[in-house]
Amino acid sequence: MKKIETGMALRDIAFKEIKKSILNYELLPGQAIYERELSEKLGISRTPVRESLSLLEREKWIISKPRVGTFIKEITEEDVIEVMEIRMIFDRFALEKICGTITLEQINVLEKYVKEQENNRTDQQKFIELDKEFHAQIVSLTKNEQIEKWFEEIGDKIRWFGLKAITEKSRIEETISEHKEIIKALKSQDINQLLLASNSHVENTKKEVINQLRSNLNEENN
Amino acid sequence: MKKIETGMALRDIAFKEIKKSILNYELLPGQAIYERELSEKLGISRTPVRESLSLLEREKWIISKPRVGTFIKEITEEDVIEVMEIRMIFDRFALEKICGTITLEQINVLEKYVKEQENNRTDQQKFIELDKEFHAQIVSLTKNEQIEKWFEEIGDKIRWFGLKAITEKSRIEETISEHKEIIKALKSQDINQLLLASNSHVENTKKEVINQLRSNLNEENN
DNA sequence: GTAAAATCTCTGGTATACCACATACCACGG
DNA sequence: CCGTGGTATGTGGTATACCAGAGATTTTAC
Repeated sequence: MKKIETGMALRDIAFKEIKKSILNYELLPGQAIYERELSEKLGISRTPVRESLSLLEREKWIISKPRVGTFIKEITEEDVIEVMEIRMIFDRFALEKICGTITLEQINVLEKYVKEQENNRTDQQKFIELDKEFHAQIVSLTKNEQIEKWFEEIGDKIRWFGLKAITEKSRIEETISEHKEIIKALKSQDINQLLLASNSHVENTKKEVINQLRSNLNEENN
Repeated sequence: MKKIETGMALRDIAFKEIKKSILNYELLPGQAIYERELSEKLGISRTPVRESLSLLEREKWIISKPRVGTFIKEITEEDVIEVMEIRMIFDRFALEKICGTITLEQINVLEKYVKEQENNRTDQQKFIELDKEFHAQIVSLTKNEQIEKWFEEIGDKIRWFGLKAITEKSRIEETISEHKEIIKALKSQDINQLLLASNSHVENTKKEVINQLRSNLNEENN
């Protein structure tokens, strides 16, 4: 039995739940989902479920084929490249914007995230969550709500793409040290070093996710 | 009587129509809109209309207050600044990405847009449309569909914000010459000049829109 | 006369019944 | 045996009836 969040529209509950299922790979890429089934499972009628599906389709988590079915989006290499490109743009924008103005207090917050990551080297789920928050924190300093919102969308996508990519020991240590590089550059307000650090961080993540994606595809074909 | 586009879901028709009404200022910022009224006016039942409203709310064209009403979003200076900031990011990204690789043929397409603008100095609506397409064309060359999509969203917002800002003769001539600057820099593949041209173009547009917004606000208060 | 309380009316929120079409299957004819 | 067309079934698409809460209005108690 689940506590129903009061005051929250059923549409938004459905949205959250379905998205969570996708992120957790309870609903698998390519799988068909059916409105009636979802309604029943969630205990919500089709109307709000449909509304949530409209939104999920807009964010490209699912694809609807009229009168055939709705399908969880498949992850393609092109998607990963697109998303990583966007992430790089937003990261870079944020870092450039805050480089000269970030306060020590704000840097401390970032350091706290990295420390937490160091304490959660083995908890993959938690580690990725912290990674997302680290970058979200940086973006939030830009005070651009629209970008913050889009960045969160992107962040969830990356989490989705890369859930299994980060398991490898090496990538965990790399992530930590790359985050430290970014913090270091922020402290010294060295914009060039900052952009370099950010670039290689995203570039490395991208490579790892794509590698993971490819090996998954190979497994499927065997 | 209006021709119904066959094969298009009513949800999407409603979305398009309502958005158009907002963009045309048939529905005014701050105004309340009611689902039943919209349904009746569009000849569509509430269900697909509601679905379209979900999407419009996500794109921040409207704001829904549960059990009170739905309202056309008011335009604030913060919104304009945010949107212009995003536009600058995307523009810059696109120009950097294509600067070295753009073909003469692609540049010709851009020049065609500018020529058309010169021929439509007096048709404000058309002029703005061409402006949007000019920039959309540049962004489309990046082959990043997500950014293309978001850029279109942003483009509509700018059109909405600035519909009246561009009427002034000076801004029309400036826009044309700024576009020519961008083309010139693209031709010589001079990235620095390109970014300068892009920056000042967006910066100038922003100033004009904000000025217009302020004078509108003043009018309302009188 | 005033303030509090009941109610009335409008809204968006939700559930449900029905519709049109895409698809798969099966019967029938060649 | 194969192909073709009808038909059954299940999907998303749509319309509609009902619900609950917010806010204005009226009533009522003092």
